Amino acid sequence: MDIDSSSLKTGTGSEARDEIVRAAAEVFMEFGFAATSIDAVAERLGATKGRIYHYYRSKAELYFDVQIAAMERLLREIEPIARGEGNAAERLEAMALRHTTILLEDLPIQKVAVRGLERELLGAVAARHAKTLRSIVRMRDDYEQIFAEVIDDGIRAGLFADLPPRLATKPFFGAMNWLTVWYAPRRLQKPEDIAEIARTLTEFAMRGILKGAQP
Amino acid sequence: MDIDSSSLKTGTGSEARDEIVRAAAEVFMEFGFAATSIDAVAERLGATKGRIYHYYRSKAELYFDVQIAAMERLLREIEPIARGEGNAAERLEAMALRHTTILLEDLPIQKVAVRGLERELLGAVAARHAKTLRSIVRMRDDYEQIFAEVIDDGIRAGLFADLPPRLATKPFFGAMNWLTVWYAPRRLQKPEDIAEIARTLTEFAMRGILKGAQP
DNA sequence: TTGCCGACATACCGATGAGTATGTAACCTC
DNA sequence: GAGGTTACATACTCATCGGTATGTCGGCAA
Repeated sequence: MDIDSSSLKTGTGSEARDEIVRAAAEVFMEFGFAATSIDAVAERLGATKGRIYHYYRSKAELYFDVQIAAMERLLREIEPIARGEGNAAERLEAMALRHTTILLEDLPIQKVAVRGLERELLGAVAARHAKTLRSIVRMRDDYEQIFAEVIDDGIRAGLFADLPPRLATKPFFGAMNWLTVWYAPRRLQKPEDIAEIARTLTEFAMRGILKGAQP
Repeated sequence: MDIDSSSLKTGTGSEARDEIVRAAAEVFMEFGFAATSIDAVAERLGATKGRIYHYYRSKAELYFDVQIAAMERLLREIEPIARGEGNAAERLEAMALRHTTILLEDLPIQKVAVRGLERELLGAVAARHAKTLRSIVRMRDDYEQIFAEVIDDGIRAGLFADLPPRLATKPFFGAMNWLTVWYAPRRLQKPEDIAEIARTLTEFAMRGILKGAQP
């Protein structure tokens, strides 16, 4: 009867759903979940509600799909680096650089994901979407865990400042993810500008966690 | 006829307004501006809409008052430190420690302020509240400027890593302000826990900006 | 004591927007 | 080429919520 009861992009309408997700991400990024109307998303698509509700059963489901798309990309790109070669500091730096670059490149989707599951959702529609919700929270936890493990490696190797790994992860992400708050892409953004921002944030985060050389 | 056309807490009803602001901050923190209903704020107060609309003319005005309360406290406490004694590194560290501590102590109000003027507002009610809006943006800029100047001092004194000051400010705030995303106060939160978090974040941010000793 | 006013509560209105029901044109299949 | 299905658009319903209009009650001044 319908496309797919889950939010997975299986088969039918996969590219149509992708286009909807991208448009939705732009509007969600701009106004947040609550203040975004489905009509507004449809207008950005040059279409009407009908198109969206043909592929998604609710606004929440669409929102979840944005989050999933974001987390899938991050996990897919960062995990191999974490499991790759190099010592903890080298791997962590490569992960951070890739992470910030993805945020900057894929801003709408990533910004929505970084903002996170706004509390309004957890309380409101938690029951109906409990399974999807858990899987998203799971992905976020997994992602943080990847960083936490590398950081833990580095601490035990004596490379990083001696902090509780879980707590050290927070400002590390903070230094990077904060860009979703202050960064506004300019028309004619040059790729090297993005690269410079990514490099600066990565260096800051790495200095924050590396063991100081002053004895 | 009415209390005060501006959002200033002048004279009449000052403490009543304060109580409303605190309750509003809690609900805004939880649900964001758009998803927060005035009825919900009233319920948290154990009152009805009537009480709120007696002191505030709109939901936006109430929201602005939360932001103003937050920025006033930050400016009031941090500026003296910036203008105090000590070299740039010492002053910046004291500022950061105070900043994070205030965020943790005053979480609801500060979290709303850190989240910032959500874009939905700027577009929607910008015209009616243009003056208030400008003054809030002004306070935020001033606050960031205080940090930027100390950071600039430190860079020129050769204490800090050689970065564009405006760009260096971003991850510095990021490492600290990110706590508003991940930190959830626990029942029976001990003051020393707050102090440890504040110290850890401050140390991270300072290491991030201090010139590395490795030649 | 009377009359006014501040401090709310209650009752109501109108707009917005999520979700649904229904139409409909193209396309695919046999 | 008839019947079904996909991919939408259109039209409508209904609940929520911001804001307002009005009522009420206690205190305070004359």
